[in-house]
Amino acid sequence: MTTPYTFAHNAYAAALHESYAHLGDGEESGVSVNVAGRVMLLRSQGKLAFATMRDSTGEIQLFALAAVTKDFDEFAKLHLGDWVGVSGEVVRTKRGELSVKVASWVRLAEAQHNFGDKWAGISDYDLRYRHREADLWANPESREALSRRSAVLRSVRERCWAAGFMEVETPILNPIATGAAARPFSTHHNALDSEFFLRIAPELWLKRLVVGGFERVFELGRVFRNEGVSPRHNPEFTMLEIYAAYWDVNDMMAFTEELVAGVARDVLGTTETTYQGRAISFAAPWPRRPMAELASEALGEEVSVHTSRERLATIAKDHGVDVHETWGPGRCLAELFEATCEESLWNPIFVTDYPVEVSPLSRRHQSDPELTERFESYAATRELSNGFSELIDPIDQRARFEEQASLAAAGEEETMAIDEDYIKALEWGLPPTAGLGVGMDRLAMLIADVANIREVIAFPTLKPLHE
RNA sequence: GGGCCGCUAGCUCAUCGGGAAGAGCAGGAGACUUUUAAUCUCAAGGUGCCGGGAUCGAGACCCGGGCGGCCCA
Repeated sequence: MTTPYTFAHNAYAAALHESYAHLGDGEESGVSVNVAGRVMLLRSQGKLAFATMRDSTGEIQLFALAAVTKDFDEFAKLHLGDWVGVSGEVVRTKRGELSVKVASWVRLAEAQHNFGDKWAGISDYDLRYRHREADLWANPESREALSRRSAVLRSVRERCWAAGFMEVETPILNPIATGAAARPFSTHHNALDSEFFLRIAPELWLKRLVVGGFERVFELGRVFRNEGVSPRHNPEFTMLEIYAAYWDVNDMMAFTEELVAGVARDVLGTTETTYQGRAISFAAPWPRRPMAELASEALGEEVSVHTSRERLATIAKDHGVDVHETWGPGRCLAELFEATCEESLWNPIFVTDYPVEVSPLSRRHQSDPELTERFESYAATRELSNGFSELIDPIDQRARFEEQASLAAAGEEETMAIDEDYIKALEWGLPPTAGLGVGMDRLAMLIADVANIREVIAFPTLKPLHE
């Protein structure tokens, strides 16, 4: 069966409901429209047939009559899921349902598979994620989650642009994977006969652009980490990174809280919402608390990066942390913080003053060289963003990379690889700069109120099925 | 990677102390001039995820594998 190549579509469901709200029961508008969409429900009743059609904006009823509708018998035999284009008058039925009274219609595409149970939809996770196209038609919540993700990305872009940041793109294929401590994916370039790694972070490239004179840049793009899959981790995910010359960590915290609160306002219309049934407020300002202070409170014992490594390791072990030999006091403190505090961080908060040991790209704290001017923000018990005053000293940067290299040599799995080109870039001079990274999937989860990262990813990574 | 749970018709789910599987919806045929998950009648629909094993007999029990969910690392 041949189907049309185009359809002269001129009306949408949602707009019709709005424009014809005044139409009384049984009243006819005298206006003919062309609508198109998918048949979701069909109630055929002898010489009458009612279909519920859905387009990208909503649903509208199609009202067909044997006496009026061309090819009525065929219309009554449409399958659920078929795409149709319909011309007809806008009317409201006696029972009060706004409808398009079908004068003529065409089937634009046939659905050869069904879209799940018409009441229960599709609930099998495997089927939902492997055939998201069916899931999106069957389950309104799935559409809503992806729509909100899109709205979040739009809001973030607009807010970055409005603040004077330029959107840039940096390489995904890299000879070394650095800028974060994570295992990369590797691939091979045939013509260059070289191994490449998919980026784990765009960070170092972006700072090189600042060295090059672009004072405010951001990138919103995919990064790849070759790690486990969980309700909060997808191997590829979307990260916002932004860099601002002349800013420090405090400026960046102010920007971060306003960005996230602004996204909530743009997408939800409010900063006061709920996540998984519990109230959460994104309103700025967010509290700013040094990591050591939070850990001390949780422990009921004063700890800091200056507490002896032995003491910190002992307490960490008491809290179930698998302490490695290679860890110094900074790493022990950070792990201890995660083990004891994370779970209680519900409303957004900035955790500040991270140890140098766990922050190889951050500038040292002006009041304590063992700490850095770095923060991570937490919301709903999870890390949401990471930012700091950038380390601009090439000599210190080299020493930090070398520290990482020696950890790697000692068997530590997740360390940051040295990047000579980046050090050279710093030698050309990076002005005082602050940077920020925000996991967009995590932010989308909060805004869409979903518990699984896959709900905000159109096509999440799945294990291929083998025959 | 470890633990627990799930996998039965196209979809959503039942069934049982081991005795060769059942409903609703979808799909097929028919009835019906205002339906709203329309309703009614009829017929059809299954490698019970895959592979082994114990048993006279397994979708149910045991072992291995696959995919997924949740928790942990």
